[in-house]
This record gives sequence, structure tokens and C-alpha cells, in this order.
Amino acid sequence: MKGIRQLAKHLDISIGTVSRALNGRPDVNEETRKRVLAAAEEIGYVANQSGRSLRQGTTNVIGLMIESSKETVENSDNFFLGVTGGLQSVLSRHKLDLLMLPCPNDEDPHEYLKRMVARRIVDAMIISATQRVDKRIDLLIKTKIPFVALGRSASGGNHTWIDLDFEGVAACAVDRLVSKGHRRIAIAAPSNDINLGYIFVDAYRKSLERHGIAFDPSLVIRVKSSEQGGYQAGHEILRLDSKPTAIILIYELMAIGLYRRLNEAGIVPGRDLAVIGFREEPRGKFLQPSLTCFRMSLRDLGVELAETLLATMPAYAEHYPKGARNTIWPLELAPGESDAFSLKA
Amino acid sequence: MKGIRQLAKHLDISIGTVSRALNGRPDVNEETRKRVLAAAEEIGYVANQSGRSLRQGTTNVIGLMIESSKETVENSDNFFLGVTGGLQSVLSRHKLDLLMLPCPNDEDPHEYLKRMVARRIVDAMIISATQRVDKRIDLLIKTKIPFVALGRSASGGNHTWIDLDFEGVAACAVDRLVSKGHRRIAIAAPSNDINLGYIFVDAYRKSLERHGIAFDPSLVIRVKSSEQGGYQAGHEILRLDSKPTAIILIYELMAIGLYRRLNEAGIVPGRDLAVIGFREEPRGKFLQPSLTCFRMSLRDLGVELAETLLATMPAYAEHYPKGARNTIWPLELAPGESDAFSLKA
DNA sequence: CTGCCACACTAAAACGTTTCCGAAAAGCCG
DNA sequence: CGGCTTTTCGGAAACGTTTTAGTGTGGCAG
Repeated sequence: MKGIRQLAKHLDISIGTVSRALNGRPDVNEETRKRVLAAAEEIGYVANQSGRSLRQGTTNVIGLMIESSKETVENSDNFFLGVTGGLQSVLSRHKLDLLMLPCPNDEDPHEYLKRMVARRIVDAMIISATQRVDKRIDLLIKTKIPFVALGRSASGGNHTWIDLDFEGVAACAVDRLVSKGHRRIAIAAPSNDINLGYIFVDAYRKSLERHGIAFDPSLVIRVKSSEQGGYQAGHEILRLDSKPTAIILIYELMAIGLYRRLNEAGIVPGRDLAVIGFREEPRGKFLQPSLTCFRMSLRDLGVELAETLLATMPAYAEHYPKGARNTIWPLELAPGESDAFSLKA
Repeated sequence: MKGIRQLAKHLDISIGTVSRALNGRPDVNEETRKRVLAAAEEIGYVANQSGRSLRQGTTNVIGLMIESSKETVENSDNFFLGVTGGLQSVLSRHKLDLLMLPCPNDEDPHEYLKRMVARRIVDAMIISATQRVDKRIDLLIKTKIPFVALGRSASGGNHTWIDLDFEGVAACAVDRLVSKGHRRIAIAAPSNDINLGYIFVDAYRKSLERHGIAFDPSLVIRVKSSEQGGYQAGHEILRLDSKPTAIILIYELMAIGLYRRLNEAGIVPGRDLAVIGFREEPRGKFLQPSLTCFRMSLRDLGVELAETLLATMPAYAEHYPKGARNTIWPLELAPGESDAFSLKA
């Protein structure tokens, strides 16, 4: 005999009472509840999740879908591991566990998600790397599974999402550089296919125009968000007839490759070319020159994500008043040496 | 009506037959099987995992436990995301799915694993960051759950593990530096509390002695495996009376901080001090000077992990003959500029 | 004293699936 | 044609839990 039955037998109580005692139901004598809890602890009983979720239709598990494609791996750095800390701190308060679902890179994310959802292994989902138009969102809406997307998307009506403040970052970077006298400002970003690439460059363009600076397409360098991409960006810049005096990187790791390429050409970043990165990692300030970039707390983002998600789950919504369905997550400027010089005076 | 019942009704067949058809059992007419498969596809039926695993006692899910503590996050970089690719490529052949279980950093890993195991949500486990003596291993052995540990451990008798070839790397690095005329070789590693720190430094010491070089404790710099740690290591070196001519880093990111500190002191890495890193990342070769370090395929490691794990699972062992229970994973030297100079002649 | 209610508990149904067992049909052999 | 095996399927039990409905107390108000 196993499971709750064994526990019940051992206590000479019906299994129903044991279950209610364990789950904190009101109609059980406090005295017996204590006995049950003690016995459970002693025997080491933990409810079998399959049985429980079969009956309840709920699993107490939140899924976080991530993509493990090579591209993503290189770029995401420890983004997700950082975010999980914040996620867990909120979820654990509700006895919810977090499961990361890494989509195989040879499988269609949509199909993978479909399978995971059909299995009924999670109560709610967080999906990341949302595309401009993303079938996964329609799927989740159709199956009525609570979810929140990390990354804005145009599809599926008004679902809940959180995204980084790319516009704010681009605007702030441009403003800062312009105030130091820069007029020719390059930007390194991925292609427009990736939502982020589109948004970032668009915001950059608008900011330039706000300062009355004409948008020059040749200053938009489309490269991958990696060291390799940074190196390549440096390469592209050097080939321009009319070289920029500053460059904005969409990802902080790119600075490593950029620095390398510049050094090879005898150009000193932070003196001959101003550089601003995007998301600060510990390494940003150890580069030479240290990188001016934008700082954010991955943990806080995780907390926000979790709270937003819980607000969409009927069983938990009461504690988390439904705020804005769409959140723009701010980043803070962390000045470094890489753009310290001024062209003025 | 839902689930398999609906499907059976729709086909006017008993649910037992539907189930057997779906699961590829032999005692079902090929004709009816086709009908069932077609109908399932059309309706979009996927077996409810709770019901299935309750009955079968199996979940078709492999758990990969990772720790999301701050320290780990900073150090692991994309180690796990890289490994999952290889893991999945093997597991998916057996219709097994991979689940990452990120242990909250405020919870005891042992307790967390205990909870996850008790839930019966995974059929087997991969645990990482194993300690020198690790309670989790005893737990897994006691509960008879197939598992493989990423990282050697002394506890629990002879369980299965895979670990990187720290001895080989340390020996190779020392040999290389000595052959270039270096005699005072420093090493930056975490404390002996962490298994890795102990093994690495021990292998380093033995290699030195093999060359008849006396082990000098003052050349062992105990720091964290991060940019910050690298910076600090540089700081420590500069304070030594008798300075080393070379340094071995246990982690490639440390080079960024080390370079920074050296540059601040006017010391040029790769000319005044030879530097060898550990695991190569894309960024290693973009550093200035590019870092000599050791290369490995995270994906291949994932494949090896998966195959080793499957060999320990009775249901799959037939395809994966039980080889060595303990595997030392080799790394390959990738020469760079950081140790290119020679002290000889 | 009677009716009512709250309390604490038991018994049993239900969740969705797989699998065991048996039975019907069909084919084969003598 | 009778007995045998093989093929194919249906019925029902089983997995471990939660939850509903019901049962028997005892207290309390009328």
C-alpha cells in the first residue's frame, strides 16, 4: 500500500480526511490536522502530482518556454537564468513551481508549445522571444491558457505582454550623444525580421529627426547580436567614406568584438569613437574602456513577469489587481568611459 | 465528453482499442489504426499526461536540475542552454521531453529536488553542479530514480557521472607554459569548497612538480569565476613581490577583468604576462589579445549526457550499452595571442 | 422535547488513461 | 465439420488524488 492510503491507514483515518487536512480545508479538526501533518512529515509523504492534477485539472506549475537555438543561446546570455530568480520568488509564495521548457531548435516552436500545452503539464505559460506575428499567441488564446509574453507582438488582439523599453533606450542614447556634439551616429542592430531590430532602429531614427539630424541608412549596420556581430560592425564602419563619431550597440557583448576590430585599425574606442551599449552585464564595466550602457535588474523583471502572469490567472488574480496589460520595462543609464569624450569646444 | 472517450465515440470504437492504436500496440488492425490516427490528428487529440502517467507510472520527461543562484548565473554563462541542444537531439528520438528545473536560490537544492522527485513529474534526472559530498545523490539512489550527475562527486558509492577534464586542462596549460620557459605560473580558481577548485589546483600542483617546479601557494589566487574575479586576480598578482610571468584562469570570462586590471597598471597581457583561459566561448578570440583557451562542444557534451542517462534507464538501456559509468570529457587547446610570446632565448 | 445547525468525519465518485482478461470472429488443419 | 490458434476488439479494473454528498454527533434555541 502506498501514498495517501498508507498514510490514512497508519493514522486510522479515512483518506478523505487526510487529504483535506493536508490541503488546509476548514472542515477538519485542528487536532487531527496536526497529527496528519506530523505523520506526513515523518513518512515523507508528498502527494503524487499525476493523481492530484488528474483530479483537480491543475498542476501548480508555470511553464517558461525558451528557445535553445544557436542564435538565441549566443545572444540571451544569462538572461533567463537571471529572470527565473525573480519569477521564483513570487511563484513560490503560492506554492507554484517553475518549469523551463527549452524548445528544441529543430522543432517548430509552435508545434512544441502545442504539445506541451496538450499534455496539461502547466497551468500557465510565459513565452519569450515573441515574433512580430506569432502563432503561439493565437494558440494560447484559443486554448484559454493564461499566459504572458516577454516581448511585444502585434498578433492575437490584446494579450498581455512585457517588453524592454527599446524606444526609451534608443532615445536616451541618441540624446546623450547629440548633447556631446555627435551628429553622425551609427547603430548596430539585427535585421527588421526580428521585432527588436525594427523597433530599435525606428526609435533611433525618430530620435535623430527630433534633433533635426537626417537619417542616413548607411549608418544602420545590420549584424548579429554577438561578439562576432560587433566585430563585423566595426568592419563595416571602417569602410564608410564618411565615418561616424559614435555608435549605439543593441547588445553589450558586441562591444568586445567591436573593440577588437577598432584596435586592429588603430582606433581607440572612447577617444576616437563613442560607444554606447544596451544591457549592462557585470562585464560592461570591466571592458577597456568601460562601456556606457543601460542597466536593468533581471530579477525585478522576473518579479514583474510573475505578478503580471498571476493577475491573468483566475485562481490568483485577487491578490494581483489587473494593472496595465502591457508593460514597458525601463532601463537606467550607467555611464562609463566609452562615450566620455565630447566633440564640443 | 472529452479526451479519448470523445475520440472513441466519434469512431464508434471502444476506448481501449483507441488507446492501443495510438500507442502502437500489435493487437489492433492496421486499418482501424489508420482511422484512429487520422481522427486523432483531425480532432487534435493528445493524451492527457496526468491520466497517462497516473496509470503508467511514467511521464516521458527528463528533468535537468540547474541552480539559479547568483553565483551560478554569473558563471555558467550559457552552459546549460548550449548543452540542452545536444540533450534534446537524443531524447527526442525516444519521444522524451526535457524539462529544466531551476532551483530557487533561497531553497536548499536537496529539498527542492526532493519535492520534484516526490511529485513524480520526471522519469529520470540530470543534476549539475554536484558538490564534493552531495546529499542529492543519496536521495536519488534511495528513490531509485535513474540519474546522471554533471560533475564528479565522492558521495554515494559508484553512481554515474560526467565531468570535464580539469586535470587534463591544467596539465596541458602548465606543460605549454613551461615549454615556453615560464617557471612562475599563477592560477586563479575558486576555493577548495567547490569541487572544481580543489581538482583544478591539485592537478596544477602535480603538473608543476612533474616539471620539477616547486609549488608556491602564494601563486594560487582564490577568486570568483567572473569578470570581477579576474579583476581581483590581476590585483593580487600586482601585489606579489615576486611576480608570475604567466597565469592560468579557470574561466574564460575572468580574462576580461584581468585584462582591465593589467591595463590599468600598464602591463600588457600577451607580452608581459601570458594568460591561458579555460573554456572557449565565441568571445575568447575577440579579446585583445585573443585568449588562448580550451575548446569543447557543449552540444556533444549534451549528447553524451543523454546517452549515458538512457543507458541507466531500464526501458531504454537496450539501445545504449552501458559503457563506463564515469566519463571524463576532454577539451581541446585553442591557441590564441595571450600566451604567444616565449621567455626562451 | 424537538428541530436545527455546526462540526468532524466516512464513503464513494470522479478525473483520463492504459492494460489485463476474456470473447467473438475468422482462419487453418485434419 | 469440429477443434484449434490467431486476430481483433470490448469491458472493466487500476493508477492516486480531491471533492461531493451524506452520516452521526453534540450543542443550542425555541
